[in-house]
Amino acid sequence: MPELPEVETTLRAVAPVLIGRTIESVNVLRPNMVNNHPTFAKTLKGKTVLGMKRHGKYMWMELSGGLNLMLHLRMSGRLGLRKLKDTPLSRERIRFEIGNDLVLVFNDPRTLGRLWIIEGNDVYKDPSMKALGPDALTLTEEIFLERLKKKRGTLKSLLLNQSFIAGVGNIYGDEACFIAKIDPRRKVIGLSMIERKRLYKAVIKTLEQGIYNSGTSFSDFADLFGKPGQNQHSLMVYGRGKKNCRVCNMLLESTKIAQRTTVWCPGCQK
DNA sequence: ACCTACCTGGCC
DNA sequence: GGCCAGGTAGGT
Repeated sequence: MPELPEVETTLRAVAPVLIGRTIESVNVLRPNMVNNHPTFAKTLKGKTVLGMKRHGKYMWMELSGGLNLMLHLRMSGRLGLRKLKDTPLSRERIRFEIGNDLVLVFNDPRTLGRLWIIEGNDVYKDPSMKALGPDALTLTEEIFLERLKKKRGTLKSLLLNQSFIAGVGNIYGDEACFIAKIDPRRKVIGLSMIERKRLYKAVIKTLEQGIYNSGTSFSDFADLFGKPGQNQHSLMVYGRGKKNCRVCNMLLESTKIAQRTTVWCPGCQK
């Protein structure tokens, strides 16, 4: 589930809690979700969280000792804050004891989420970080247009490509195309300058709205304390295939693009 | 530009 | 039982 708005929502909630705290112990319940198990837990023990950052859908803790702990929620991961005495939730995969009886929990039904340690101060030397395009939220129109000029292929595929811009996924990609009034099946090369500028504004607007609504919650996403986001109520096309368009009432169409279900309105999007 | 694998769980 | 799901990586 988590795309940029959900990761940002998570980060805004968790950063103030974590910064300044020390990781007292780490319990890895799913070894395949971390790198270098079993030294992972040992390396983190006793490290203090100095800061937290995000780029696209990746977030990380800057730790004392010149380490960074990267977190990627992938499809169904989320963070939770629990008390030591609370009964563990059924899908807790990694637990961090952070003092004052508090436990930071990485909860992930599908276990596709990943946590890994990067040594040194530069997280961008990491292969997956190195491959990322600019963060979609802080992207200027000038840079967006410049990067778009060099690309070809199908619009929806490009929006999903994290090396183009980082942070857009299947939900916000479809929503951005709707807001821009552009058919997601279009070839990038055929987009007019007016459409390109509309697309830029639509991407930013869609992501900002997602953050404003504390993310989109279908089944898994929730904030630190289990409260779901509200953006699912504002979606125009995602998850609405064969339903009526909220603007023109035509039936929404859907197909697969880049192996992902894509929904659009044949009336509103040209 | 495809395809598959990684996993679990909900829904039909 | 089969299909679907917010993502990424690795292969051809």
